[in-house]
Amino acid sequence: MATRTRPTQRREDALSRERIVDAAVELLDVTGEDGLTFRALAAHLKTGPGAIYWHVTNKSELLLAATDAVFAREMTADNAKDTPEKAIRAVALGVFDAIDAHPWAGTQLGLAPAEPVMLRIFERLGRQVQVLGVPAAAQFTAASALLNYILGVAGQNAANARALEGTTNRTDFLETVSAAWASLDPGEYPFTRNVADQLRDHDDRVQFLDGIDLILAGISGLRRAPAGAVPPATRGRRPDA
Amino acid sequence: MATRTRPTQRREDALSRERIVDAAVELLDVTGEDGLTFRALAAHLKTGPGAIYWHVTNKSELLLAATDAVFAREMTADNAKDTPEKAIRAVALGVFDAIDAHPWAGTQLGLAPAEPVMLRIFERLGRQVQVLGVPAAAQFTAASALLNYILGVAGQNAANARALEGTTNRTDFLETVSAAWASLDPGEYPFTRNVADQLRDHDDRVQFLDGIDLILAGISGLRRAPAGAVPPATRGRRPDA
DNA sequence: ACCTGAACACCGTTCAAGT
DNA sequence: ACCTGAACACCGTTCAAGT
Repeated sequence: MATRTRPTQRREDALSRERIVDAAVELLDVTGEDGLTFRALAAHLKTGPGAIYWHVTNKSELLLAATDAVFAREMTADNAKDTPEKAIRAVALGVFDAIDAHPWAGTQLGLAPAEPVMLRIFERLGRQVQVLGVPAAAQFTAASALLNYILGVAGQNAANARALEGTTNRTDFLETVSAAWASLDPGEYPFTRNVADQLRDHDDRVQFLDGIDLILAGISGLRRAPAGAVPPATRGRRPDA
Repeated sequence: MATRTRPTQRREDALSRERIVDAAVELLDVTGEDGLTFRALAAHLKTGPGAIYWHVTNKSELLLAATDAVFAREMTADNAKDTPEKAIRAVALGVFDAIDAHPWAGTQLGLAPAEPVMLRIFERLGRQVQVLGVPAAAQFTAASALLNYILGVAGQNAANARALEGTTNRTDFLETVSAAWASLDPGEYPFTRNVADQLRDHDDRVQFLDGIDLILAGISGLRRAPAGAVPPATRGRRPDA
């Protein structure tokens, strides 16, 4: 990785990929996705826009690097000692909280193809799926299901955060949506109308974890029995000899 | 909705919101997300860019309308006669196929907050969840889990489609990613390395449905027994009197 | 090797002016 | 009421010129 000793003398204000990415994260956090501009970033770093291009290929690479930085920073929990279920919940919550703190990163995560960030999440999930005793052929499916669910929530939370953005507070927002749902056409939206009032005292984080648990319950159905145990299909069947 | 009789004489080339949205969908399909430009759209419609603003508020509204149009068109299946599981799979596949045909719509779907398109999908899923016998308090969670999973896959597929975009064909693409995964650091990515070769002959559509089934399996654990049936916990237990 | 900042080729959006 | 298209205020990106 990066060397620890830096032989060159570094002026404090010297540009570097690292400083650029850090400044980009800051700008994104403060001003939102539209606030990241090469001009604004250059001003922040006290240079011209062209200088940034020496260290970074283009804007989408910069966005990817910023997303990477945020998740690397936020997801350092070591859960080697947890049960696999707990570890999976911890990984999921790590992603959830990172997006809560940096909504723009949620948008990016949902859009990027198999980039390093996502691969890291996939790996952590997959390892625990393996520990859970899911047979090899089904591990990919199980890990993907968890990842895709997490990515879906990520995008949704990012979108909601953008919809909120300074205008109203969370409670008022939920209240508004709940009221809107309650006044939908009963013929076309019976179900949504029905659950409208559940929206009012609704905790995103709890609901997110409930979804994870639902998928975990499904995954446990794939589980092969630990060595020596009686497989469920033969349990209770009478031997006929 | 729209009236069928139009008293005003309509010249064939007259502008209208409908024609604009249709042209936008066409442009998006052909040139991708970056291809939708007010200038290009205006040229396509043989007007100036300003004319479009008379019928449409701004670009994001136009994108939303285009997304709406695509999903409304693609998701008209009536599955009232199916089992709830089948109906849920049909809804999910409808979304999947719509995104396959219009990747840009997948990106939009993942980003938009609770807009009409998503609400329609949520409603369809929720109604079937209800039929499945999930208790009222858990219906929201179950429907949300399904929706978020679908949205996650939507975003991912859209991202992949964008990554492909003309360059290579699907098989080569999967081959490349598979090779990349296989050469990852075994210390850091043991799981991902392990499943690398499963990627080679991997069917997105099948995997998508497998994920749906996984969540459905989890949901069936929430199910309250239909009236009159023996609850699973007591089945096979011997009465002790 | 690294930085500067003017310049290029675009955008979305507005608006006076037309019909 | 609807359309036109020039003009405004931005973008990302490039590149000759500097150190």
